[in-house]
Amino acid sequence: MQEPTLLLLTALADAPRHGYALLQEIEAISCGRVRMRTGTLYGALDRLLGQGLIRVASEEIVEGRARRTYALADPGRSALRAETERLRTVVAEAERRLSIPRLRGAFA
Amino acid sequence: MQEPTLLLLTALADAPRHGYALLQEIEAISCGRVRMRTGTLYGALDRLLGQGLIRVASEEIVEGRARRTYALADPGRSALRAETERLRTVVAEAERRLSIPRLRGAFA
DNA sequence: CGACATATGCCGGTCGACGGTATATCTAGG
DNA sequence: CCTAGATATACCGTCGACCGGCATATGTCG
Repeated sequence: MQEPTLLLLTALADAPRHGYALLQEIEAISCGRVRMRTGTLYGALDRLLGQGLIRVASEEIVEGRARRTYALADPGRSALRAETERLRTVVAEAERRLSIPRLRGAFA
Repeated sequence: MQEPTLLLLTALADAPRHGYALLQEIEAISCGRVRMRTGTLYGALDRLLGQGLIRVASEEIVEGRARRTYALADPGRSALRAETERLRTVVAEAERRLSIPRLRGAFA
């Protein structure tokens, strides 16, 4: 799973949201660092729907515009949980190694 | 940065290693879950060399075989530090949201 | 002698992300 | 009235990273 996907699932973890709201939510989660393009967003949304990780929560017409709201499906919730656990392990290991004074001399 | 790259930089964070040793180290870091293919490894190694994130620490002939040892370069160390920090933030946010009882009724 | 571990490296395919673009409505400003 | 900007959805071509498979070479163990 890549970061845009991780960010998307995270943005849906507490409440269902529609496309445009997801773009803003992701910008907030990443502290303004990630501005996802609509191409990335709707492509990922289609893919995640196909994989069953998310589902369409509602489709309404708001002020003449279609608004589709997406929600995290149970498999998506499990996938997000598994992914965060895996990442936490790797991140902890990386930080542990970064804090160790690296070997010198014979090698480097 | 994708996971194979993250794993590679992590595997080089405490000591320089050669290609085959990296495959084993990555398997260890991921608790046996990730068995990186040599195609992924050497492709990534070339790319990371080109990006200056790693460097060749030594090139020797060991028992008739060439053995190239790679080390984490300073930009790679910074990149790894930045990446782990970013990931830690996102993971924390994802876990926080996963622990919140999600909204129901009006939305879902 | 054959199988296996060690060890490096190339190549083609695939998949996800990216940037750009098109479309449509509502609101605010000039 | 017209334009600019925010809201909102969607397609498309490209590109880069990863993947599986393959080739190569040597030392060791049975």
